[in-house]
Amino acid sequence: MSANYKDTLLLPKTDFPMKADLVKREPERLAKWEAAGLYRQILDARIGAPLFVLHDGPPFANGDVHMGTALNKILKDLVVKSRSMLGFRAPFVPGWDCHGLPIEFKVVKEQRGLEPAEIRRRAEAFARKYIDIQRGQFKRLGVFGSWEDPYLTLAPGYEADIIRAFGKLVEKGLVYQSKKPVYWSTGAQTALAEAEVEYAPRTDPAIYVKFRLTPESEAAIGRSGPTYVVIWTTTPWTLPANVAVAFSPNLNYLAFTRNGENYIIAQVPNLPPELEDPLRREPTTEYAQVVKPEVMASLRYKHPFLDRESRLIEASFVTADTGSGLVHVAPGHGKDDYIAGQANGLPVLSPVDDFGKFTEDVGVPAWVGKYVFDANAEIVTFLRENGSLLAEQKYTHDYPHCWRSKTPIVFRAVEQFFIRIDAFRAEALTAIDSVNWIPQWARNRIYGTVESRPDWCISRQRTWGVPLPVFYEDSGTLAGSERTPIVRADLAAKVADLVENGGTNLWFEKDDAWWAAQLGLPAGTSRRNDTLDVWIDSGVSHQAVLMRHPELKACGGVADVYLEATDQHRGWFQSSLMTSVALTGHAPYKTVITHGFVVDKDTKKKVSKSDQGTYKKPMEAEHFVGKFGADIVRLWAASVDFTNDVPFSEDSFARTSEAYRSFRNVLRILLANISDFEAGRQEDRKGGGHEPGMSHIPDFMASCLKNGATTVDRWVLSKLQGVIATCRAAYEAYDFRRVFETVNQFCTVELSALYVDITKDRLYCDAANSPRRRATQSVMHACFDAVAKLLAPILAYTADEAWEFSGKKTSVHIEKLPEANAALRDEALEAKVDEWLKLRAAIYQQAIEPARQAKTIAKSLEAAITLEVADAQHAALNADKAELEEFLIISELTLASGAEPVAKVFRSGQPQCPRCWRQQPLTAKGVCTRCDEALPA
RNA sequence: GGGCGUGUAGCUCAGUUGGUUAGAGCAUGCGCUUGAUAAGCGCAGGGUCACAGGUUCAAAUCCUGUCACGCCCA
Repeated sequence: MSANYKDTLLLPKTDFPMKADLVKREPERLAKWEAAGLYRQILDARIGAPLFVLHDGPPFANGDVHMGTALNKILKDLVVKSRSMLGFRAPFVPGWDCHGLPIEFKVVKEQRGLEPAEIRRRAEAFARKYIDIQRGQFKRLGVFGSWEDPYLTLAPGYEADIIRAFGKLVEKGLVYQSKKPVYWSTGAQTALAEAEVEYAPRTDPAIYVKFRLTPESEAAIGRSGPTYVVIWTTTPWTLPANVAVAFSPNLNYLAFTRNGENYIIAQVPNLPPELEDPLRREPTTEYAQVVKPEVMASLRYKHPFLDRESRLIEASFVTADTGSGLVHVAPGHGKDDYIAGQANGLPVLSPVDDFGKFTEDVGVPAWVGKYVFDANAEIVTFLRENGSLLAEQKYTHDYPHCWRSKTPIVFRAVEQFFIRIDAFRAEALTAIDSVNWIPQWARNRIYGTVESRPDWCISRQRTWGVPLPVFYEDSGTLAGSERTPIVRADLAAKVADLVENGGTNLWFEKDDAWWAAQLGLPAGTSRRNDTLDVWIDSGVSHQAVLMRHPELKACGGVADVYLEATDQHRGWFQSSLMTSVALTGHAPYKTVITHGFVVDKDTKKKVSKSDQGTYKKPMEAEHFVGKFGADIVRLWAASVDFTNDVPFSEDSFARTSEAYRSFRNVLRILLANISDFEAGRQEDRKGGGHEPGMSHIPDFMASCLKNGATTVDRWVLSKLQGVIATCRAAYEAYDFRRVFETVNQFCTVELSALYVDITKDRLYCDAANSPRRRATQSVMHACFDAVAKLLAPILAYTADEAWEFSGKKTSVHIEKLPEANAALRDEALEAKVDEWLKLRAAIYQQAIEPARQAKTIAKSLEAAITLEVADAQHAALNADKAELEEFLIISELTLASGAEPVAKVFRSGQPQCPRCWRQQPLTAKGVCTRCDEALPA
């Protein structure tokens, strides 16, 4: 019999599948979007709307998209999609950073001995290959943008703008030339990057050398006899370039006497026997005295074999681990030395040629032309003979070698070009404070780095990059590196115009004569193959993209948002800021959003590309998209606190899938419960006498609510307004996690556990057109509409799918987010329902659950409840008795007197209606009154 | 070593200006339902708020230090 009644019910009905099958369905939807040109449709729907530009920081075009890159791109997409749905015209022009060492290195490794032009051809092919791969993977993640027309830093137009930017910097007098040490391969006669250096064990002489103080300094120490500072070095060949001795502010320095000579040395472990004994004495004995830091800083000494006087400087890189605690400083031959030299105004000497041989500048004629590593032994002998050598040891250490020629590296100063930061540092700092930094501490971070950063070295001795548009005068026999550079803004502009059409390959394919002729320079003018630092490439995108791209240029070179990982404070955020301030005087962005790195959930260690060798777990976005679907990856990105490190594991996605399921099922049950709503609306219109124009939902909804809404309907509708308001504000604040939490809470608690559960009875059992059924459907319609739209930026595929199943012909992504309707908010009602929820909790805890456990009842609908509450509450509760029974999903509620709410189950005397299962008096048909009316006559 | 950060239940997160037994969703356990069913509902367990000091009548919340982790620099 009951089966017959089941056929009379209005059960939920929808074709929207419960099983998501994202891995299979998402690509189909993606294809559909592409065919329809959805990205273009969205922009077209916002013609005339205010522009919102999120400027894409270009990822490097090598390798697959890993989770860190995926997180970054998804966050950008969340911004773009939500701003679009907030009513902005939000184009997204993706870009790629194409030049640079990693690609060049890879190409050169594959085949050696290639000409620069060929290296560049292969590097471009390599970059383009990965652009295609990454483009496909980004699109698959559901990221919308002009994927068929991205910006590439290798595009001739972009390259031309890089050169133009350089020209403007020259024009403003910000570019200068100076020497700086680089890793230099004497085997390959070329500068190397850190990545091209391999470390291998090598044994060098480690020598202790005494440097005699000047008479004034000896007097300052005040001991009779000559006084020396004792340095330690493993590179004797750098001694000709010595211009200072560094001491540490954290070490204790002693002067002691031995064999009639005084030595200054730090109290350090591991001294050779020759120097050890005296230091074992107490510093207070007559043999030793402490030399205070301020005295140390005042000392001057004579170079051990050159006619030069230098001084002691304080430097934090000096340690006690090795040596004497006094470090010989040669700014032309070491990175630390160079930095210390810059800080102390020391000259940069580097008397070594391309082949690692001493030049005439070495100052000792016998050594000129000697390979420096061969000269080591000779220098040691020389020092021993002139009495400067105190001790000599063999020292085995990991020493950098050229990856290609396997020769030991030398640090060698070569001419480089720099941008003078001090000329606009103050302006840059001011610009920083004009920007909205999210999170706020990012402001301090970039401020600190800009405040203390040294001048920007913008030249590189590389091949895969944009050439430095500098020429050199014809100076007869002078070597290229010694010729006078011609650095002119007008020349850069002309080079840029040539590059605009021909690309920078021209620089590597045409010869000096061609270039001289093109630029009207004297014959004999030459070029070098220096390139610009790749941070200039991406750093001028505000000129090359924001000022030029037809979709973006209305922003005037100032993006609304830059959004990158935290490492970009010293990277793109800063390179963009510095170039923009130097060129235009202002920052290129209004808001900068930083996100953390993806870290392993279990170890909290970071998961990055460079760990690929040791990190065995999968981390390519493709792996997770292929296993869980893009919407799960997107939901994960939206559910974490991206301002911090983002925990990540295969496991996280399994959990995210659970949250996804609850969203999907809620959308599904809402759709299923309103499947006959449109039809009902038609009937209602006919019978209800609405104006013909009142066909849109809010009016219809209003009429339904007026006719049939119960407390719970108004309550959900009120709650929904709060959800909408919270989510809109959260999207505006880029707080996607709050959107996730808010909608999740609403779907699981308010909708699934309460509203949908409570209203099943009326939706399934009432007559199709009963006012309260229609009221509930109109509320569910509003909920579906809002939830689908609010989730659309996050669940790009699923929200669109649900939207389609609701009968819409266009994509949800063209829609605008719903707006909260203040008239539908009812705080008093929310407070009242909160009280009901407390009663509900008490009743379930005290009565229904124990009865279930005791098998007295099965489902709550079988329960009749006696509730003891204070007499004062009886009137109010009695007035709502029918609604409360429905709200509690029970058959009968009886009130009794009591101090605290106490609930008891009792057996109802009423029979169970076989149709709706409530315990109610039955009619002649054998069903309850309501079901009697709902059944067809 | 320096700068900027982070550290609340198994997981992801809330915790307003310091103030009642620290909350939610998911996961887990035990049940119910089989008219959302590769679904749904109920109840329950689970946290010395990284650690150690301090300020206060009162601290997850303020101060100091330690540890761990991240980014950048050295």
